[in-house]
Amino acid sequence: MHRWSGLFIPTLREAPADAEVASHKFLVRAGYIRQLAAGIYSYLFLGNRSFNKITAIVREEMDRIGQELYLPALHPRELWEESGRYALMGENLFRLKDRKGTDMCLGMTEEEVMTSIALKELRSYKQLPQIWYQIAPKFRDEPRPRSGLLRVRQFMMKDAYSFDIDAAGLDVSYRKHYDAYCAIFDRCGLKYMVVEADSGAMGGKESHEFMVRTPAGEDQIVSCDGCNYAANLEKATSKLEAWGDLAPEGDGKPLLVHTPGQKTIEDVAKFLGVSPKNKIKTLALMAEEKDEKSGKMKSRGIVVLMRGDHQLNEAKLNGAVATATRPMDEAEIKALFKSPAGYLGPIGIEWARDLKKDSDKPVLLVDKALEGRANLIAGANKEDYHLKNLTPGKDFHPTAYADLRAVTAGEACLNCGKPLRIDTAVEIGHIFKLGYRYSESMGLRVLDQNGKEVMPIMGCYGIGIERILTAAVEQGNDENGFWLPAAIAPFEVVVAPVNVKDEVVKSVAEDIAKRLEAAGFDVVLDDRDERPGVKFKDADLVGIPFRVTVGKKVTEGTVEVVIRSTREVRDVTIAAIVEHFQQLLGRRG
RNA sequence: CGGGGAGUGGCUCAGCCUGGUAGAGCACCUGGUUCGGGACCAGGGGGUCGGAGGUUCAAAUCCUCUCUCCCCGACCA
Repeated sequence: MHRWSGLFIPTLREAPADAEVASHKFLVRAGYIRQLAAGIYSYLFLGNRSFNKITAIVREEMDRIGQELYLPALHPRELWEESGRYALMGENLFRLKDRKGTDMCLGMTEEEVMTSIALKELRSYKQLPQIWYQIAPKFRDEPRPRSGLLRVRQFMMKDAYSFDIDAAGLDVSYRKHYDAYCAIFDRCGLKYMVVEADSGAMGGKESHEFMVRTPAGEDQIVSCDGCNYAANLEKATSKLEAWGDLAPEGDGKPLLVHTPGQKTIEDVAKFLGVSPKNKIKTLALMAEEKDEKSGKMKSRGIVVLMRGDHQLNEAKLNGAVATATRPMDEAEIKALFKSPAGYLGPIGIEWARDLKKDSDKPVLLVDKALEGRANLIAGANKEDYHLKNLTPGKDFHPTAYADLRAVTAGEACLNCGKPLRIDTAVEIGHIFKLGYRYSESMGLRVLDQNGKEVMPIMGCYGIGIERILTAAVEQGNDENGFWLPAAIAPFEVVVAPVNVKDEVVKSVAEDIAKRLEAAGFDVVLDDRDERPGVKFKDADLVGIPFRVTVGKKVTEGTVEVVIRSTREVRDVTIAAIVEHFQQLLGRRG
């Protein structure tokens, strides 16, 4: 039996000064974790115990659909060169040299290793499908680790990879993971939601994220209370309300208007007596991209037009141009537009006709909300002047139209028209149809029924183990501490004798703890010679969902059972304590 | 990488501006009194003040450099 007096549970009265979010404060105070360096944490007794319960659940559910492997974290550089990611990953990849000077790195994900095994071993369609997973540490040199366990540089991940003969097979593997993840998070007692996720630059591939709503999260999710629509903000769309175009003025050709000192959208709209919805917002950006032929880095202007009241969604933009962008500096703006910021517009510049072709010319991306609009107002590329009567496609020719608009809360759902909400959330799992990316780059092939070489299609699937714990703490805490769902708590029940010097109290507590343990409950007996207040405070702090208080009422044959989450207290007879918990936890001994 | 903040016993912090050789609360150890929501009394242990260099008779305090950590941003399979 676990006796608190002999355990290492270093609880703190005060949270460390550098902790901001609830889960960070409480996990440190409760003695679950200690920090070693930025984004690197040690798990102490309680933390590890909870951790083990989570991994056991993950393992059990994953074993239903796949096979567990264990792969090295230390990788040779060559492996990552093969997939092309050694350069791509940049500084997020931990790099080191061995004693011979050979370049190595620490795995931040294991597509390469898994694929290398597959390509060496898989020969025939008869060996497919395969689902391989592991629960193993991952290393990422994050630019900014933060929020305790929420974003760290070393963490435990359940990562799984599927190999199928065709897209229909991948659909099945994907679905299996979707269902397994739901089972895992259900069992962990999390209130989560599944959202459509950004499928990245390639597009067309399915991806879902499993999210837990919490203000501590780093992701924004858009969801609809009216239907089941839910998506990451990076991916979300909404229905636009119709907005009337202005009537053409004069002969309908672009018309120069004097707008002295009017630089912002709001100022110009007010000055001209129109709505920002009839205005074009011009965003000047630069993309640093690699020239296909010379291999040198070169920058290219990316100009984005949005409706005046809309905001750019950077993830969508990055997807559209398949590269990262940054705002143009003053000199770059001057060079392209020949005008100071505040009066920028699309007229008078030769735009690339195609994203791939004309790579020497700047790109003009126009948000879909402007497609089909007419007689808009934009900057004239001349200080103190704007242009009226601008119609996309007629007065200027976009390189491409794209959905670039950030959804804002309250906009109508595309499916059902009800207003959308936006919440912050933490991502606890992500499933992704990889397609042929690694099969292709690393040369994975098997023979099909006709003896012909085909590329297997892959999927990858990840769960952040510590994020399950973090999300659970964020989901259930108050000023005194937190409570975990019984399935992932370090102990299910703490038995707290109010005074261990009272022999009757002490022996009843011992007896109850023993009987609960014998019935299969995970119990810790707080046998410390401490005042009751200390024991109650600690019990409330450390995440154990149930407490049995053994005190004065033993003389009447009862003890108290306290439910941490609701603070509900109930007198239970000593004799019936095991049955009581069997009912509470829905379990038969 | 840009901006901001912080490093002083295990934890939370004061002292720094105005240099004079380190303090409080909690935690810990011993003894006693207590015992249903972080007790009280008495005694005690523990700190090269993140590091290096400089100024000075004298540096936690002033100056320079550096390391680390936190927050915002950029970034983020």
